[in-house]
Amino acid sequence: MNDTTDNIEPNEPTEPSASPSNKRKEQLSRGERKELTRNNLMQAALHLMGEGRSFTSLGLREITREADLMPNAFYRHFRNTDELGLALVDEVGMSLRHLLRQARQVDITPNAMVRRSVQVYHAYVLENRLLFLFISSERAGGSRILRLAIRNEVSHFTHEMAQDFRRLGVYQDLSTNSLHMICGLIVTTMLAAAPEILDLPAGQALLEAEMIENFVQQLQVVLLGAAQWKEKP
Amino acid sequence: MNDTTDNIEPNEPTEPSASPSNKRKEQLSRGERKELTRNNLMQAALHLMGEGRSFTSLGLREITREADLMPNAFYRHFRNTDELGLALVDEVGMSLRHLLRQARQVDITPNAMVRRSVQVYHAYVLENRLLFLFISSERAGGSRILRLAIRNEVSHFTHEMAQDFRRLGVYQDLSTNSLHMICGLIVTTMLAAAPEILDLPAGQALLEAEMIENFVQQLQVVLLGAAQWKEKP
DNA sequence: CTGCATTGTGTACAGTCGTACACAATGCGT
DNA sequence: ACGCATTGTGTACGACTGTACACAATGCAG
Repeated sequence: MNDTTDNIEPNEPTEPSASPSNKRKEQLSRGERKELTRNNLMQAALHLMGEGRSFTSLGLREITREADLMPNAFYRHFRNTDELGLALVDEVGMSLRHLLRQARQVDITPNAMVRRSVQVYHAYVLENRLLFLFISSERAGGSRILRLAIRNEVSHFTHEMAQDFRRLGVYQDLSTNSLHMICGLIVTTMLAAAPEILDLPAGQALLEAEMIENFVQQLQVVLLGAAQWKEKP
Repeated sequence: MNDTTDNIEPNEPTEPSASPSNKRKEQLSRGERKELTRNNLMQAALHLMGEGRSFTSLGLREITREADLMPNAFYRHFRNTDELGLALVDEVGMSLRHLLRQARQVDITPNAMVRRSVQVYHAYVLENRLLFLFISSERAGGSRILRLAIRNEVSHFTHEMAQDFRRLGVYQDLSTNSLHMICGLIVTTMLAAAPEILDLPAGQALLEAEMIENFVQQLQVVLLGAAQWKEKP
């Protein structure tokens, strides 16, 4: 009902990208958009895992549907679903490093430290629920390539933890090998706890407290053993 | 070309089931035959896992094909693939109990016992490769029902191990709770070792020895810690 | 011995899967 | 400013999936 047929959009700003909440597809460089949908695919896969599906059993179509893309678009970012898995493993790596950095800055009272670290870890697992779901289930199952990649990432993690122990000056009289062995034990215990944390129905405060207490005690036993550990001559 | 058209089979035994290596479909009762093909289905699933497939991703058709049956026959034995999984979990339970019985009769020299037990365990995992492949991968991944069933079986296992420790008189001054907590730690460590054992390419004697040595040391650390463990008042 | 329930076959169907090819839109280097 | 490489769409195909129904063989109970 306008008097002029031209200029259909009267509110068009004179300067492009002037409005901050711009509806114009949020002005992004090509590479940025690509990285974005690539991330969408990864998040879609994670989200599907959150609904009980296991990554290995996810289909290419299922993932693209969740990410609101046509199936073909998948190939613009990954060759396989396995390759998408590897990208997720990278994200896991970042996440684990972040966790370590977060746990590092913790007061050093050998006994209370464990309790505190467990709390940090527990919160962290719940925060990054989907990623830990992914590691836990694919660390032992599914495709061999993914399994090895994850195990590699976990190995990095133990290594860094050992370095941190060295830096903090705890267990100074342990050989590097022994320290690494012990960190491996700790990491194993941590990772084994993750699925139990994730499977616990939220709101079961009592069961949760029990589980955490058990977890704390197990780590304390390990540290106790580590303190007593003697290198074989 | 025979002179008599009757009695085509001249070697037919006068007594039925007289020949031990009888070709007559090995004379079996109905129930026995059913149990047999049911087992065939389970073994088929395990065998497919041996070729790198994960149980969760196995299809009903795939399994029946491997077991040399028509797809429909599956339903005569299981409602789902999940139900077949649960049957496998039962087998896992039997297997774990067997392992415990096998490890139980072991000379009690606290330190050498660990080494011996690890050898027994290592051999046992390799012997029952497919079952441990199954537990390892489904313990954290796949369907929730399977996961919980396996965790339940593992819990039984820990419990029995704790009872054995009590019976053997080791760690007498630990409370039942603490003993259970420590057995949980041991079992966690054992199960975490299984995938690494299974993924190691056969014939890598050196790597294998390293891995086992690491495994032994980890258990020794745990036992050392357990010996030092004090109940909280 | 007869008849029925059990066990497995054969065939069929709708749905999903991975992938291929042709094509539209478009940011970006030249 | 043009043209090309990139990113995503639309459609299609053959293979595979889980499940349904009708039917054959047969051990076993009455």
